[in-house]
Amino acid sequence: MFLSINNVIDYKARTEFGDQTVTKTSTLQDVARVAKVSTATVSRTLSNPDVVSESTRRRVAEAVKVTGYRINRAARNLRTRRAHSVLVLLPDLANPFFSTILEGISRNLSQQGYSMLIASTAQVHASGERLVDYLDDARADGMIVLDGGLDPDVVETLENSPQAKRILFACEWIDGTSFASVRCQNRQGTRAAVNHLFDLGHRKIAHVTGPVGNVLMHTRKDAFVEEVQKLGLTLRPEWLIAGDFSLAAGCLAAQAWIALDDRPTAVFCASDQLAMGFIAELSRHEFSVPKDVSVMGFDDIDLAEQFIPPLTSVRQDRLLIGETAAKMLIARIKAPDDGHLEHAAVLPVSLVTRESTAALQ
Amino acid sequence: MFLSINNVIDYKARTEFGDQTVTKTSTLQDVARVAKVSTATVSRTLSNPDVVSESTRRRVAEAVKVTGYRINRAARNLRTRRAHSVLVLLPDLANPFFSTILEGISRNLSQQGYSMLIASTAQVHASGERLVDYLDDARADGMIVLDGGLDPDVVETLENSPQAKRILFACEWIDGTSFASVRCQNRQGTRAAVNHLFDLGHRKIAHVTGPVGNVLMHTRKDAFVEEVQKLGLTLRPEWLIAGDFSLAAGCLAAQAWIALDDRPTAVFCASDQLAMGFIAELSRHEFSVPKDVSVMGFDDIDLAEQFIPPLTSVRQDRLLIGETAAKMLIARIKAPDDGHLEHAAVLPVSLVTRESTAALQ
DNA sequence: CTGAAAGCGCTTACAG
DNA sequence: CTGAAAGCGCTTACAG
Repeated sequence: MFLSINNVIDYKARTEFGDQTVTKTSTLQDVARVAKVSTATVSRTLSNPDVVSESTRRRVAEAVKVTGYRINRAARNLRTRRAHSVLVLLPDLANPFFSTILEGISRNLSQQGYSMLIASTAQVHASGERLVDYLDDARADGMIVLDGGLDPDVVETLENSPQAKRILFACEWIDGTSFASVRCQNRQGTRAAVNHLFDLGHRKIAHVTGPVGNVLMHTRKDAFVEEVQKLGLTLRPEWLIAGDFSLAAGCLAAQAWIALDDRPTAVFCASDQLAMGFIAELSRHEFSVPKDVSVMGFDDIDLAEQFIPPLTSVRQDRLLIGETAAKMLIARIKAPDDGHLEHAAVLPVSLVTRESTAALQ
Repeated sequence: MFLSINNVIDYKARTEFGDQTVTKTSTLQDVARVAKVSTATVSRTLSNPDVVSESTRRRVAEAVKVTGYRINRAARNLRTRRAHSVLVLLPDLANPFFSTILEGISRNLSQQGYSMLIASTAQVHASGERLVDYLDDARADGMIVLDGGLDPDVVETLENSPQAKRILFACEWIDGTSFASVRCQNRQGTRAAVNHLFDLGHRKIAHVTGPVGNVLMHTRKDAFVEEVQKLGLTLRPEWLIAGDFSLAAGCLAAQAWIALDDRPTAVFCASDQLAMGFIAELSRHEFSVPKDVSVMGFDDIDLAEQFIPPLTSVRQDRLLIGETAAKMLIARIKAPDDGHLEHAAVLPVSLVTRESTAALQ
């Protein structure tokens, strides 16, 4: 039987509207009619071809081609009680830090036949919806949360939900909760940073922190203090400069550094954006990096390499974080009661040495 | 009637599993039973409260609270033949240029009760799916495409689809097609850039272009050539330097500029990333911007302001682009045959003057 | 290996 | 203003 593309359109038009040339999407029914089998058989052929006979498979395949059949996902989702999609929750969509993580999540999800839904904490809040509704109303089967700063009552609702096992935190997490999570080696990264500066001869090292209350801020700050003390270095209170991961905070931190009587010769910033803002502001005040002060960041965002000077940083593999998060979450969605599910993954970081840090003169 | 949160759980448990303390999401049926009305009435009360009586409204509201009812979107989507979601297609998820646009799209969509699905061209391709399937299989009601570089056969499939009206291009577009689109004033922005450099006294102006084949690259390049000629300036062929919007291409372009005998005193780059790469590479070769050459970009990404030197650029309002795209698309989804639908929006740009450009010495 | 039938949870003419 | 009933397009025990 020879079938041109015209047959498809002719077929559809005839089936649904007699002579009118209006097309309508074919359904399983249409395929079944053409293949002369039941809809059950078509469904099986499509989702589990091994259980049907070779000849049935051929006829169904042919009928699918003739009718141009595409499965209706809304129908399948209703019947299987699965949305086949995952919600990724960001604190802020406009923050480029997350784009590579999204790429990793999306890659793994689409490979597994899941779609990726995106929302930001602020927007969900503003729309008056509850986060847990995404799970409760069958819009998403699970959730990857990239925001450790959720409101405590939102967190409580999520924890008490029967869906709690389908929620996974990535990058950030919330202490005292039992959600699954993926994160990087924040402590090890921080230690590597401090030791890198120490090895360059620096003995007065400052730290520009993330925002107060942020779990990464505290983890990195605590690790910083610990390591500096372990190395027997002096740490004056004003060498812990409060920031918030942003470029603007980096600028302010630079002003704080400039104002110090006894200036540290090296600064470890809790993010690359902080480090870039810090360096930018210094250069406006005629200070030069690394000549006057060594500065490094955390994350190794794409731009770090192109920055002037190229930025020394602690590299997080954001693609891997995303892929791991998706993989772990889908495993939980598929087998929520499997006792062997991985519950927390801690991914390696690496020190990337560039020109923004140098040996103490 | 006093109702504590415990009633909710008790209710659910009793209804579905007798004495067992297992919760199950309530359905319209459950609400109807509690409110002692039909499911039709519950449905109406929820979606169109004006048509039911005051007392019914109260009883249903009460029953919703008691049962903890959440609508099942898969069921509603199947019944209404609407996915209540929109697919946003990016060329590349890891590109931070798009994050603010996504923020704008998402804001408007969530306000209108739609979810945002995200995919990248490369991934859809890799997964063996067809783009049009997202529309055909009821996963999405429409599509915002941020990639003007789709394969011609993909474009043809989309154009010939009955769903073509539910596809909208943003930022980029494809010449010769009739898809709706949102874009910025690329020509005006380019003209403003050239005139800015001209007004600073520059007479030898180079242009680093985007990638060959890209519609923005050609639009901006053509506008550049036109304006330069209109101003009566010399334009040597080697002053049109081929790039591709990336940092790396900016570095290469800088090397090309350095190698010229007769170096232009100003360079208009087709993107901020190009300009940043250009400046970074120059500084590695001991050239200083704007002293040795004025450099400017296009887009005004967040980092432009923090760059060293702060970058002069043509500002696109990416939030507005996103919001406009979402608004136009949803209008089309809701009334596909309305003859008065806006078909193309061209949004204003503005010149942002910073320190990377200066008067010719 | 295959089919008849039930049902996922909604919405919406239709009738009253 | 309200209800009974049909049906959106699938999947999946169950029976053969």
